[in-house]
Amino acid sequence: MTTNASIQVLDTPGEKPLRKDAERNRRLILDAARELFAQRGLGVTLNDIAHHAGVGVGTVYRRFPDKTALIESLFEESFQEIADRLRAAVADPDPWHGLVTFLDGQFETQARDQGLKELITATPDGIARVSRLRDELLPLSDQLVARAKQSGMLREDVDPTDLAIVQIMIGSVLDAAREVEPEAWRRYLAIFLRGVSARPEELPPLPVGPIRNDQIPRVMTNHKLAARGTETGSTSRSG
Amino acid sequence: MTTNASIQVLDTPGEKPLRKDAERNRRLILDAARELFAQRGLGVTLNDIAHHAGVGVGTVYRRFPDKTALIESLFEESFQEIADRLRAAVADPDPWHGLVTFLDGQFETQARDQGLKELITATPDGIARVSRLRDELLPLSDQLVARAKQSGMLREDVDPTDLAIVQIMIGSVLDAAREVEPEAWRRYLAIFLRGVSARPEELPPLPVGPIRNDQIPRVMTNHKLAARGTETGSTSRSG
DNA sequence: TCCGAGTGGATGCGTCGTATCCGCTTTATC
DNA sequence: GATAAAGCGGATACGACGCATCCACTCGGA
Repeated sequence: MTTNASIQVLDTPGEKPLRKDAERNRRLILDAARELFAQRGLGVTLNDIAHHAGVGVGTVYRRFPDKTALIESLFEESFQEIADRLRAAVADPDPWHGLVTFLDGQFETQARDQGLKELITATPDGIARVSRLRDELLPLSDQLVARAKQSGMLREDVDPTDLAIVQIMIGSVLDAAREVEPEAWRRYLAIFLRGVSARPEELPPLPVGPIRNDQIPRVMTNHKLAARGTETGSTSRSG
Repeated sequence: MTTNASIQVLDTPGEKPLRKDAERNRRLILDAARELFAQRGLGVTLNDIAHHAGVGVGTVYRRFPDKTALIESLFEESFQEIADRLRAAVADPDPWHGLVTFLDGQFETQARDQGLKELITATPDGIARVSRLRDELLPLSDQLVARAKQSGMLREDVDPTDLAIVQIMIGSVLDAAREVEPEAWRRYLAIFLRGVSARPEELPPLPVGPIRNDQIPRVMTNHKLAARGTETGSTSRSG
């Protein structure tokens, strides 16, 4: 049967043959969304995305019922990457190295993709898939931690949930320092690793220097951007 | 010039004798504001505050030109506390103990007062006084760090700015875990301290256990609350 | 050529927070 | 107790912002 047989549209289960221009626009939208989510986080509006894709808002809504749908279809892949990275870490012959590599990769990804970072550390509203996946990964991180302890490099008092919390901690640094010193998170991850290592003296020196004194105000101000309801300003009425 | 030149602190203006009921209301507003800011952060609206104080919004605006003014007049005192705590830490005969005590007190305060936490870690818009005070404190934290290094308990690669960043990191944990495990921050502060200590083996064990596995989702969801623009939901129009 | 799938973006709707306005109440004073 | 001014309250305007729709149109494909 040589039916249409075209390459099935990425996500869609081969139901509807999309018109040529429609398919092209769908791609444009997906690309624009990926880029904007990565750059500015999940807060971007569908209007932003439409405009950036060079299409009208209506076109976006025609394809995706709402932002959630768009997000879900976009990040499926990214989550697979994370799962893969975690599996690789568990399989690493050197458990400590596996752990460190996992965290490193994790934050490199989060540094690159703001939207993904938000999905990982913030579990926006309804996105069920995210929490489901997290549940799926928990047993793996249990293993990762257990193996690292066994190797004697990780302290006994460390818990797998600490790996979740460290994502919040380092994630916040990442956000705050993003524009000033995008690599700063490495320093604080290293400090954390020292703090959980049973043999900190064997660890390499801190990979990056401290944030410069005069940049602290900017870091703090940027941090604000991630805080909600902190606005103190006025709306400036007429006149 | 020797014009009156009184102290002009917002709280005690030697200018206008406020009418009895007005003065009482001013107090009510200040009290309500203090409480709400502490509980829910700087995001509370002046309407909230007015209502909570049992007065009308108009009354609030009559006394305070805008939210910023209210905030500034409220937190003056809190900032003095912080400065005092830092000075005490620098004066501590045991520099490491001083450092630890300072951080501990710092986060205990932040745990208690959400609004203050936001002021410290987020520098909202215009509040000049905040950044001015931070500049004032920086030299002190330089000393704090220098002395701790000298004592041999703090690693040489630690920088005073790391004390600012740790506030962001621990602050984010504090926020995320506030409702689930309000003391969790102590654990992560302890890990951080191990990471910067030259003799981690001399430190006490982690003060609190890990966050329970099944609470992680809630922690993550709460963390969301502090994130801006993460909303994915709909506005649900008429049906 | 023709027609329906596809388009775009102006627009309606909802929400939220700030700040004002003005008829009414309370206080201070005589 | 009378009276003016200070003070009050809260409904409401105003602006912003984001979501989602609607509909006159364009364009792809048979």
